[in-house]
Amino acid sequence: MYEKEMSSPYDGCVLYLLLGSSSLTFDLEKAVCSHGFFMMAPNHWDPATKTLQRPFRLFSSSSTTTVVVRIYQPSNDSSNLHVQVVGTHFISSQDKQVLLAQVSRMLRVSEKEENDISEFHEIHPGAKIVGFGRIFRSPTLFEDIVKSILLCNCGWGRSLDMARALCDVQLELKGFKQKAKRKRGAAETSSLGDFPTSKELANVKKEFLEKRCNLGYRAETIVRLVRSIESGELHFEDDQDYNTVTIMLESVKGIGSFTSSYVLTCMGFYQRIPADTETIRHIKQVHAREICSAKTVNKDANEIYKKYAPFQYLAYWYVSYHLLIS
DNA sequence: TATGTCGGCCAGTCCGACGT
DNA sequence: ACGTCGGACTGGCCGACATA
Repeated sequence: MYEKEMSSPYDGCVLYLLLGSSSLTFDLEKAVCSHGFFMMAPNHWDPATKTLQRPFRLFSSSSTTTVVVRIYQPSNDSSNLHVQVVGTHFISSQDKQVLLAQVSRMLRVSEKEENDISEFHEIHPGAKIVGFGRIFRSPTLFEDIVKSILLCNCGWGRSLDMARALCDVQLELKGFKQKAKRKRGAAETSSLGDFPTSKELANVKKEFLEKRCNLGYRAETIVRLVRSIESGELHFEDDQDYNTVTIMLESVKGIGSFTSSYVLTCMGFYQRIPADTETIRHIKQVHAREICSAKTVNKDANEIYKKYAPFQYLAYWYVSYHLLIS
């Protein structure tokens, strides 16, 4: 990864994320608006300026600092994504790396992702034509896991509310911290908190999350997950293998096959389609399998999309997503 | 406010394959 | 024949939402 810094007198420094081999195909709007997670707090997409804004963490200092970042793709620079750190004029090289790594993760800018997309496009020419294949995700795997839990047993609107409430809680928790010890040169805080880390949630009680964030039974699942991570019992990394992650996720009570499949797609393992009632509708309508039910949905989805292996979910989501936005 | 419905998780049960 | 294992199935649970 390569980045350089340029001072901008009013808006803070601008970092450049070199797109490299992705520059031919990368389209920020498509990369962001490819998955509902882009609507979830603390993400904010401005369709008028085609800019993604959200808080990011800089982990290099002893206590984490949050900065607000605007990501855009100027038409006169196809080689770089512009990453503007609002209100901050100096960022250490270590923090730059941390920040750009998170942006790369969200937008799937990496050699590995690029290779996967090319491979998928070879077996799915339709996706290649419309530039589909880069599925938006979070800056951290933990955020993806928690957001996947928030998708269960409720409508989309409620999932959005719960994510926003968690960000509000993060701001409250951070507020207490900053009153106690304010670091010199700390970046401006945003009015919206960042998505909480497992460390920040470590001492939060289930009852508090339940009531404050209206998480319902999901509060207990998230607390269990956080405790397991913070005690060192579970450890999640992007470079872990499929089986290890599946076993760890499903060992957490409250996380079943749907949620674990969802997390795995975030990690880039697309072979297992997270099957819910929407998938049943999809298979009935699109593939005219009227007998599809909760019992058969996994088998049906596997049969229909196995020709796209190991990118079954991408092929499935290509159809679902285009139905959704049409 | 009461009731019905929805949707994913979970624990118990069933059943077939396999080994002894 | 019997015990074990694992996958499939089932009913209940939880919590929210829509409707009367």
